[in-house]
Amino acid sequence: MSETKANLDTRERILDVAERLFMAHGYEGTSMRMITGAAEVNLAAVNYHFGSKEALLRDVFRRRLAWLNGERLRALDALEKQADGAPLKPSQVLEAFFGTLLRMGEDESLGGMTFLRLLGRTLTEPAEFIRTFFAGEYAEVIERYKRALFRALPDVPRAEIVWRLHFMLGAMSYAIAGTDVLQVVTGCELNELKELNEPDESAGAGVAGNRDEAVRLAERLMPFLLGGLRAPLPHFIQENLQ
Amino acid sequence: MSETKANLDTRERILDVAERLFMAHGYEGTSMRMITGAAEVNLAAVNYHFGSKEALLRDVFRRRLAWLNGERLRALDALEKQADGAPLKPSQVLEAFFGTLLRMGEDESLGGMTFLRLLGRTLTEPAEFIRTFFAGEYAEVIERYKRALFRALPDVPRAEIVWRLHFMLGAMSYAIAGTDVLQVVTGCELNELKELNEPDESAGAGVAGNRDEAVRLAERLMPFLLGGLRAPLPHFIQENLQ
DNA sequence: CTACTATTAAAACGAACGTTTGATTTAACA
DNA sequence: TGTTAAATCAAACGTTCGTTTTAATAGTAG
Repeated sequence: MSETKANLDTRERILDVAERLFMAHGYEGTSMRMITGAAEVNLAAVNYHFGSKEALLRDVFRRRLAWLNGERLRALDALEKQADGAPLKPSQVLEAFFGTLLRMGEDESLGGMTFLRLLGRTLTEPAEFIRTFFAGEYAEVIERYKRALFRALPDVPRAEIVWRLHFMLGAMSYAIAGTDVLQVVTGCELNELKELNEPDESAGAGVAGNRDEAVRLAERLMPFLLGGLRAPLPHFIQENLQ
Repeated sequence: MSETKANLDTRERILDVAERLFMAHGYEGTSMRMITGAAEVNLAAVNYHFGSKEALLRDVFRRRLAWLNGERLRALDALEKQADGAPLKPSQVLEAFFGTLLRMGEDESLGGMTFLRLLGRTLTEPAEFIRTFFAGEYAEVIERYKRALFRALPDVPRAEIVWRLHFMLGAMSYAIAGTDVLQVVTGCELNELKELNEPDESAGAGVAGNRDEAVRLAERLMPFLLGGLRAPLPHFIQENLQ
C-alpha cells in the first residue's frame, strides 16, 4: 500500500504539491487543507516540517532558486573567464541569464514549466514578505549581471540598461506565467499552447509536451528580448519594419 | 462634517478604494472589511450595492475598461478611416493600442497609474472568474487589433505576430505592474521610480509625480515594444548591437 | 526491553472571512 | 405631513482560515 507515498518522503511531497497548487491558485488562494489533502499527509504536517505557510512558500522557491541562480552565476563566471577581462557581448549576457531559466523549464526534475510559471506569477504578488524574500534571493545575481551589461554596453546610459533589463524580465515573466491567460485573450490560434493549459494535471503524460513547449518558447523569446535591448532610444520611433 | 464623504456617493467611493486596495494587496489579500473600513462605509454596503466581492472586482474593471477599450476601438477606427483601405503601419497600430493605455495612466480621473498597475497585476491572477471576465472584456479589441496587425505585416506568419503581441502585452503589463518589485530586484538605481512606490497613499500629493512617471514610462516603453516587433526570426541572433 | 526522538494523527483553537438579517435612518414625492 | 422606497446600520450568521495541542505511532540506540 501507499506505493506512491513511499517513493518520496513527506517533506518533498509537500513541496511538490505546494508548488503546483500555488501556481494554479496563487498563494492566498491555496489553503493548507488543499495542500495537505492533495499530498495525502496530515494537516499538521506543513507546520511541523516548515513552521508556517509563509515558510513553506519560501522553501518552495529556495529549492529551485538555489539551483537557478547558482547556475546563472556559474554561467557568467565561465563567460568572463573565457573573455579574459574583455567585455562580454550583450547577447552572451542575456543568453546566460535567460537561457539558464529556459533550460530549467525543459528539465522536469528542476520543476520544469510548472515552476517557471509559478515564478513569473509570484513576482507580481503584492504580499510584502514575498517581495522582500525575492529581493534577497536575487540580489547577487542581478548585481553581477547588471555589471556585466554595463561593461558590455559602455555607451548606453546605465539607467537605460536597467530600464530595458526591467522590461525584458517582465516580458519573460509574463510570457511564461501568462501563457494560458493571454492564449484566451489573443484568441486561441496557437493551439500548440493548449498542452500547457492544464495546471491541475500532475501526471507525467504532459512532460514531453511541456518540454517541447519550453524549447519553442525559448527560441521565440530570445530574439524578442534581444530586440528589446537593441531598440532605438526614445523619440526615434522610425518605420523600418517590413 | 464628512466633507470628503459627501463629495462622492457611496458606490463610487467604494470603487475607488477597492481599486487602490486590490492593487496594493491583490484580490484574495483584500478583505471586505479593509475596503469598507477605508471607504468609511458600512460593511454591508458592498453586498448591497454590488452583490458580492467578485461582482465588485468586475465593476472596478468595467468602469475603466469600458473607457479604455472604447478609446482603443475609436483610435483604430480613425486610423483605418484615414488610411482609406490601405494597410496601416505597424507602429500606428501599436501606438493606438499601447499609447491609449499609457495616456490613461496620465489621467488621474481615469484611474491613472493605480489602475494600470492593478490591471497588469490582475491579468496574472489565477482565479477562474477573473480570467473569463477579462477574456470577455478584451475579445473585441484584441480581434480588431490582431486583424490590423495581420494586414500591416502580411509577410510575417500570423502565429509569429500573435506570439510577439503576447510578449508585448507581457512586457507592458509587467513594466507597469512590477515597477516596485523590480525596482528592488534591479537595485534601486532609478530613484525617480520611488514616487510610484506608495501603494497605500491615496492623497493627491503624488499625482503630479505619477503623471510624470507615466509619460517617462511611455517614452521608454514604446521603442522597446517596437523592438520586440522588429526582432529577427528565431535562430538569427546576430551581434549587431553596440 | 527500555528510553528517547522523530513523525503522524485527530481534534480543537481563536480569528477572520464573505454574506445575510432585520431594524433604523434618509430622501423623495403625494 | 404621511407614505414609500432607497440606503445605512449594528449584529450575527455559518464557514474556512492558519495554527496549536495532545495523544498515538513508528524507529532506533543503549
